[in-house]
Amino acid sequence: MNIKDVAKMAGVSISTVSRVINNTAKVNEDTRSRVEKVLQETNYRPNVLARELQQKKTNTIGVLMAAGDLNLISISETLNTVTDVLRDNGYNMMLANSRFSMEEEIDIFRIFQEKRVDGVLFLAHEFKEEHYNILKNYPAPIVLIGQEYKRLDIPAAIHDDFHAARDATVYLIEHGHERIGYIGCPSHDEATGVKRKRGFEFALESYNLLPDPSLMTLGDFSIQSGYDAIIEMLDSPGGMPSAVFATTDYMAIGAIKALKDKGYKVPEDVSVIGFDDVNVAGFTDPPLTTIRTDKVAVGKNAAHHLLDCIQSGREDKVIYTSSYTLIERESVANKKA
Amino acid sequence: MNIKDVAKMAGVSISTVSRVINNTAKVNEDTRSRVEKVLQETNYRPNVLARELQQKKTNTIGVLMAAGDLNLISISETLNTVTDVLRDNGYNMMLANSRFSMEEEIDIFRIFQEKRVDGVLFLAHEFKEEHYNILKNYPAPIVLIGQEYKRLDIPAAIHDDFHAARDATVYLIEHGHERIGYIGCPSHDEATGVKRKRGFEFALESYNLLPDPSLMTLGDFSIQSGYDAIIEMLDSPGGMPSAVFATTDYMAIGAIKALKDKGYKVPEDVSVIGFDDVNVAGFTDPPLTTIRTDKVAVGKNAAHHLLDCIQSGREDKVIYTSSYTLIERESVANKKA
DNA sequence: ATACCTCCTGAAAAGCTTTTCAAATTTAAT
DNA sequence: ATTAAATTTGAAAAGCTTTTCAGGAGGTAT
Repeated sequence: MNIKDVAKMAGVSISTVSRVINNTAKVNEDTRSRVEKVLQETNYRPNVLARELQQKKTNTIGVLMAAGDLNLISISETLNTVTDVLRDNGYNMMLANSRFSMEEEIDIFRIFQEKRVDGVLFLAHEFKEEHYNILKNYPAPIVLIGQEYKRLDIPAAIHDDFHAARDATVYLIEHGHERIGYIGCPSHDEATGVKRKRGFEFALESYNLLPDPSLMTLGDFSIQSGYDAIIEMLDSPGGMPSAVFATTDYMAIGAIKALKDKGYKVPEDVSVIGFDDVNVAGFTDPPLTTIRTDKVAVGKNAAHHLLDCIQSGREDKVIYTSSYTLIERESVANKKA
Repeated sequence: MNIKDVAKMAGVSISTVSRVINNTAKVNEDTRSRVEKVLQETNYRPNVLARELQQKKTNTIGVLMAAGDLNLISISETLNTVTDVLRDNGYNMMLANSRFSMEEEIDIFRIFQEKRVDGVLFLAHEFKEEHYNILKNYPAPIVLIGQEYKRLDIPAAIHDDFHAARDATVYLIEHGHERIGYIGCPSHDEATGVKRKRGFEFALESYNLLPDPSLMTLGDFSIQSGYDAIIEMLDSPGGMPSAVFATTDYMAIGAIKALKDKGYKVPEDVSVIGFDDVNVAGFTDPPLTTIRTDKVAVGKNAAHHLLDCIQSGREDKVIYTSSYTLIERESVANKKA
């Protein structure tokens, strides 16, 4: 069943059928209703492939995530928002996950291009040389989520990692903590990981404090890595810190478990602050003090900007930075009181 | 840049170019290398839309989730597995989330059909009359994930909800618990929710125990709803239960928090068992005893079966039921000891 | 020398739309 | 009644592939 069949059944030309389907030009009320009747009866669905081929537009956005466990990077909210914005504007979403594999990533970009996706949303993990070439030459607009890529000035919607990390650290310092442990997350180039670290260090410097290298650990987003980080700190020559900044809530949860296992009370002995405000953060024991990032805003900014680029034909190199809030719960003790 | 341009540049016909691109017939070594050179130089990418239009095959699978917060239903692992299987077999994935809206769902099925998706993976929440019509007439194979739909005998990959719930309950009973609270999840038709409930009730009956209606609560997957369920049980005329079966780990986490807030020790005063084995389950306080479901198996079964249906042209009505394991941690006390 | 094969290549059709352009018809205006 | 304008419709092109079919070139066997 194609448009030709419908045309024949309605006794009109295919142009006319096309016109009533897409409401793209005036057609006589009589013929219109006749065509619509056939449309109904046959339950005809236009072949979108042919349309897209003709119009050189697919109304599809490719979303490429470089992520492992989707739960751990708390991307769900952003992704949901993106889906909503796209759908509200008549766009579909083609989702792919590279699982950190460079070959996969190249392949996915190739497929997006072959499928003639109208634009790409890219949740990058790390930028390598191959990315430079791909992104530079990609024939459709791209918007980054969560990371920026200064080398190519690609538009992005990101969190204010530097200031958020700084504020989290200042919060600890203002609560009387001076010896502070750090659990970092993977960092490359100008990635979130290094921004958070700089924010942490900046805060320390502002208060004339020196980071203890034996307290600077690195996690991989997993809960276990937060646990392991604490175990590592156990060996610090200066002893355990009085507070720990985990750059991810899940790592904070791992850290809290490790602290308890090793006989430390949280927050009495060691305070912990997280980052993200995942949905369990309010239900841990103790409830986790953390930075709440505005994941909805990031999703909205990214999706809207991409659609703008597509519709306007211009590619404005904008970086949208979303706000954050420090959520005070009970995992940080006030040593000044 | 299209195949015609490449043909002109290489001094051959488009048929020949097509042949070297797809390696679909013998072509002289000389001409082949000549074409390949042009292919390289121009970085030509075939327009897949045209190909798909021609071949009546899109190599794309539509994945429709009826879900709210993706984190809460712990679908990430299954989704990742599905992605992998599809990619390994040369298929792409078009993802959509209906957010429980019936209109959205109808719309998404329409779009999948218009986009000529080769098959559909459907993570349904609830089946309504509209589903019956859509699913009955859908022109491509569909495989359900997580739910079965007996009315139409659609193939599905599911968890063994009944037996898992029964075993969880038996575990509690065997540990000396007789007064057991239940935190259910939304249930319709033959949904997971009712299966788990039946498993729970079946176990009770087997031991000649009667479920206390004032201890049968209903959650909505959210952590808070697990919390609220415990608050509800506080009013039970028979007093608090000695154990609670939460049909979702996240609800279990909410329940544990509520119990602690109300002064109950877990597991000394009240034991809690969960369902899912989410990634924080091993890091809660106390670590959560729960049912680990095989999410990878479900993803694999569903994806493989769908591809089988597509490739064979047959639509076998198979129900794949995946295994589960009871993970013993520390949230259940043994009252018999 | 003829017939027959194999190998390789190109022309053209098919897949299904949308859109442009021109023609036909109707309506309005003078 | 005639011309101009507006309305409605259809034919055909364009969008880009893949695939079928047929033909030409070269080789081999009889």
